[in-house]
Formats: sequence, C-alpha cells, structure tokens
Amino acid sequence: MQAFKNQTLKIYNSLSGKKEVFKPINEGHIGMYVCGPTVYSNVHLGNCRTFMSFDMIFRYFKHLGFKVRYVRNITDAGHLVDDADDGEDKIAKKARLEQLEPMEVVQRYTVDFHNILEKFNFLPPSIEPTATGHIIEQIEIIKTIISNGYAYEVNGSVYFDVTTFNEKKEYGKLSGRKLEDMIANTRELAAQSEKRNPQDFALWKKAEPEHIMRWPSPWGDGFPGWHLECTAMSTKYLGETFDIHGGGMDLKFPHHECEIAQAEACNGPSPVNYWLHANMLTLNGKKMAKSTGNSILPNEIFTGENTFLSKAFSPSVVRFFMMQAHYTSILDISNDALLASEKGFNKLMEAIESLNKLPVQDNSTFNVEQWQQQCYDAMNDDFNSPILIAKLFEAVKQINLIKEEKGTITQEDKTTLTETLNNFVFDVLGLEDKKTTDNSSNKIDGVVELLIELRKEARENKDFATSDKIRNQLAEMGIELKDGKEGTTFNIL
RNA sequence: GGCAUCGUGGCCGAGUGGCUAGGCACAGCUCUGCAAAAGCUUGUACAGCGGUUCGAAUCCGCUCGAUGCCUCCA
Repeated sequence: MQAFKNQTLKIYNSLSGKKEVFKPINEGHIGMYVCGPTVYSNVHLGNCRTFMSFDMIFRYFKHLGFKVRYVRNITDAGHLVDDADDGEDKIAKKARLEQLEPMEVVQRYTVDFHNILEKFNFLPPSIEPTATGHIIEQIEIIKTIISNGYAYEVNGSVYFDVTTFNEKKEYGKLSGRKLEDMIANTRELAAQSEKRNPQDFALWKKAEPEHIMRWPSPWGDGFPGWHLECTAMSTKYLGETFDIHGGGMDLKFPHHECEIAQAEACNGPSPVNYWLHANMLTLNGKKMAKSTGNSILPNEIFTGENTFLSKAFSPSVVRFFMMQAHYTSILDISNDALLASEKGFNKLMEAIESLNKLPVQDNSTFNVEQWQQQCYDAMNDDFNSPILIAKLFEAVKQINLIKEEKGTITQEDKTTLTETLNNFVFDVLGLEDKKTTDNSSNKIDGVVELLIELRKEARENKDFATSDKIRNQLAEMGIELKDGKEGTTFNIL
C-alpha cells in the first residue's frame, strides 16, 4: 500500500510560484504544518474552507501510503487585535468583554471548532499544540535570535530587527515584497513607536499590570508575539526544515513571512520546502471575515437559519461544494451554487449505492483502469479535486449506463471501480453518505419497500389511482420513487 | 499608491497553444400508464484592444473591472 511510489505528485509552491514535483525530505514520510485558528470566536465557514483543503491534502497523502505527521496549532495567546504598541491580545480582549477567564474563552471556542470540524468529517491532525503550551520554547527562540543579532529588547518587549535580517538574508521572498518598498509605503508614524523600524515585529510583548495573560521571561512579564508560536511548534515537532507549511492566503504576509525570518534568524536554514496557500471563501463577492461581519457560521448552514440561504444544507453537501473548486481559487458561496452541489452530490451517492446491485458480464464497455489512473492524475496535479469530481461523474454515467443495460462490466472491473470510488469519495474527499451513517433509516427503508411493493401490485392491476396516491404522498414526505429497469428504488431527500 | 491574484457560456466552476472538463439550470428525443429517475442530442463562452504564431480563450503588452495583502483575519 505504498501507492506514492507509482505516482508523481506536483504541488504549487507559493515560494517559487511554480508547480514542483513533490519530494519529501525522508522518503515515505511527510511533515506538514498548518496554521490553525485563533480561538476567540466561532469558526466561520471561510476558516473551514482552508482547513478542509488541508484535510483533503492530508487524506490524499495518507491514501497514497505516506506516513504523515500533520501539526495544526490552536492559537490561544499572542494574537493582537492590531499591530500598535498598545495592541491588545484578541483572547484577552474577548475575555474582558465577556467577563470570563481567558482560558474559558479559549475552551469555549476550541470546543466549538472541534465540533464543527467533526460535523464536516475532518480527520484529526497528528498533533494539535497550543501557543500557551509552548511559552518556554518561544522564549528560547527569542534568546537565540537576540544572540544571533536579529532582535532587540526595548522596555520589556523584544522586536525582530527586519532591517538587519534583510542585510544578510531576504525578507519578503514569500510574498514578493521588497523591504525598501515597504519602508517607502509606510503609513505609520515611526515617532510614536518603540520599534526601531515600523517593519519590525514583536517577538515578545511586555504585559501591562492589568494584563491577565502573562508569563515570566528574561525581559519581564509578558506574552509572546503571534508569529512566534508557529515557528516554535513547527520546529519542535517537525524539525528545523520540514516538507509542507500551509495556511490561508491572508497569512502569507506578514505571518508566514515572519515565520521564515524567525526560523532563519534562529536556526539558519529555510524552514519549509513547500509553502501551500488556500484561497479565500467569499460571500457576496467579499472575503468572509469575522472583523467585518461578512461571514456565515457552519451551523447556520446546517440549520438553514440565515438570511443568505433558502434551506439547510448537510455538511457533506457543503464539503462537496468546496471540493468542486480548486483550493487555490477564490470560491464564492451562494444559495444557487449550494443547490446545484446538493443535486450533484445526491446523484453521486445514488450511483455509489447502486454499485453492488450492478450486473456483471464477460467484458467491460468501460475502461476502469484508465479511468482510475485519471483520478490519480487529477489529484497528482496539485490536488485538483474539481477534475477528480469530473472523473467521478464519468463513472456515475457509466454506472447508470450499465444499470440501463446499455453497457457492461466484468466482476474484476466492478471490484476496482467500487474500491476506487470508495477511496476517492469517502477517504480522499472525506464525503459521507447520509444514508449509511443514519441508522434509524433502516426501519424507514423497510416501510418504503413495503409501499413500493403495494404500488407495484396496484400498477399491475392498472389501479393507477392507488399507485399515484402512494407515489404522491411519499413525495410529499420527501421520499422520491424512481422506476428503473431493475424495479423501483427510492431516495430520501 | 505598492505587491499579488483573477476576469470562461443562465449559474457554479476546471483546463490545454490547434482535437471545446464536470455539476446545476434550459430545450428536444428515448424509456414510462402518466410522471420522476436514467439515457441520448443540442444551444448560448473564454472582459476589451493590440501583438507574437500557420493557429490563442490559453503566450506578451496595454486598457477596463474584481478580489486579496500592504494594521487583525483561514
């Protein structure tokens, strides 16, 4: 089961701006770090899209037989509401507003986060470390950066010296920025800051007396800067250089740029071989963001209680909708788009459900092996899930043709087809068939089968009044009957 | 203002220098007692203007427009 040996995987690397053949540092093993959420409010759907993209990537790696250590952190300290010198920690601010302990805020939204991800059928990461659990590691990194000459202490805070760093290394290589341009375009008034340069960023912030979240350090009580936690945790669990670092596009600058700078200033080598950035989910053409209020919560979609949508949608439909777009493309969510995805998703599920009833023959009219490789080719091309889904629908069409006796399949091909569909639909894309997961539906199935039998008898007796009554009343309850060559099947909407 | 990404048919969304993904919607046909489902067959595309090329929606330039980042955000 080491399929990766037969597949050449290409990944778009944000650092080089090109698709590159993926070669892990240690054959068969992958270290992947993804920036997780700051748990100061409920995860919105935009957040979920990023994590879902990396969940799909994680799943595909695993499917290929790689041993993956997937680290996704929880930011529970250090994330300031802005970059001003009196910037407040997001968690602390929320705690003050809600009159809670900061860790109560953290706990509440961490639980919410896990809850939502579970509904979306996410695989848990290998390690989910927290910033507050790694204060010591962060302090150690700061000490090293200071002794390497790339940071300075001012009044209990420590700042990264971007200018000095840029003299020996390159600041801005990930986001395509030049330090000179950034200096020229600075809006801030440097005079009000204790930083030497506006581009410098905080590694450690001094805690004012009223500040609750504080830890002792060589520079006095304070708390770590936001960018530092990821460097500390990725280095600790994945090493000074690891394979993949992912995150949302909006973190490219400054967050990821700062991570590179910190790691290089501390350890020397460039920390990451492949930088992956997932693109934004938009609502009404605008980025979803908690700060602007232009956002939708996953639960609002599952219940249908929101102003954007006409009805509720299941987590798998939302997941399918997202998988229909490439992870590097901006995706706009709308009611129509979800409605279309729901129909397509149901069609896919029905085809898969009908697989084991599929009759077999001596020959196949469908080249299953070629199709299977095309599925891999799609995923090998920078995880192109939309192409994969197009291929899945090719299989759906073939399945339906065979059902209609307009095509044939051998037992061997049928086995391959079934396996491949299950692998890609459930394991890689992470979709779930609500019928197989909902166990109370077994009884309903029996009842409906009985009604189908009664309707069949009525039809044979040309008693169409009765047969239509059964069909129409079931339809009103959301159960759709479908007459095929092999008899009548049904679908619960 | 700077950096970056993008602009594909009614909608959502892939993609390649020439052979036009896929889903949804629409129309016709087949099947059906009638429907639905399924199958088959069509249509309306690659923002605009130039250039490179035998040939470009795909490469280059410009214009217009959108979005993201440049202060927090997945």
